[in-house]
Amino acid sequence: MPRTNALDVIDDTVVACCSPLSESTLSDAEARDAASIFGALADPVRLRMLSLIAAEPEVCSCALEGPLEKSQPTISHHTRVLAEAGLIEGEKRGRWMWWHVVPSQLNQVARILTVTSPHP
Amino acid sequence: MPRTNALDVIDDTVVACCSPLSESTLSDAEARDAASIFGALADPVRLRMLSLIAAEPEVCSCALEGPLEKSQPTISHHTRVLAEAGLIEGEKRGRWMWWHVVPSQLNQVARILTVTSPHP
DNA sequence: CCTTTACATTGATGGTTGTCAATGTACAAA
DNA sequence: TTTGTACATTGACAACCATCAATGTAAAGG
Repeated sequence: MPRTNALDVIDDTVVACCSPLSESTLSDAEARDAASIFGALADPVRLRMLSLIAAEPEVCSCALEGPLEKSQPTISHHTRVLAEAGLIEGEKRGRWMWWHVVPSQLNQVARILTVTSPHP
Repeated sequence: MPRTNALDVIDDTVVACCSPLSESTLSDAEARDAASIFGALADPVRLRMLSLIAAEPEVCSCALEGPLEKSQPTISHHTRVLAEAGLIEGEKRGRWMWWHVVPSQLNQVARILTVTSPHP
């Protein structure tokens, strides 16, 4: 049975899954996948966007332009990056796109940063 | 008494400190500081480097060039980025630079990703 | 002193990314 | 069908970043 480690790719979506940083050395592929998720988090506009979405059950794209003070194409770009990282999911209802966070993905990403055994 | 939120800057070092994403909307400054830390994590070489350092009590810079297959200036660049993000700390002893992870910082960064109340 | 070793810094280069104007698409109301 | 709205896509530009060769610095051994 193959070891599953740090990150898997399921259905074309990158999904963080397992081992903390210190548990075993990250492979090239694992590191690339994890880095792309952290890359999605490495932008102030996307962090505030994620914060806005996490504060409600669902948020419409149209409700993000105002607080974030960015153009509509820029908002669309950032929601796409967060969604491709598996951090949010969206559903189109009528003319509106409704976004919600994916808590399991956030928790799994957080888990990567866990340091199991503090060294003396 | 000033609210302390998500991130503080202490002694010229950015230090994540408090509130999870969904607790309150991130300010511009908080988002910028947090994004810079995630930026340090958004590189596969740095993630593998962090993983190597976290696996031991201390690791010499000279022990990183081999596994990471990068030039010495590149290794030096990446250790600097991780250190400026507060994720590792270094000490020079003799000719060698010894690095160790900062578990508290890793945990605080992980805490930012925490989603407190899962929405229905 | 001189040489060697471990690491930092500089400068240059190619690749990536955030931003927005312009345009395209899909849906709903009139 | 025509108009308006919400969002996606494209294309272009500027800013940023990873990488390494060359060079600098500092410490240890001779």
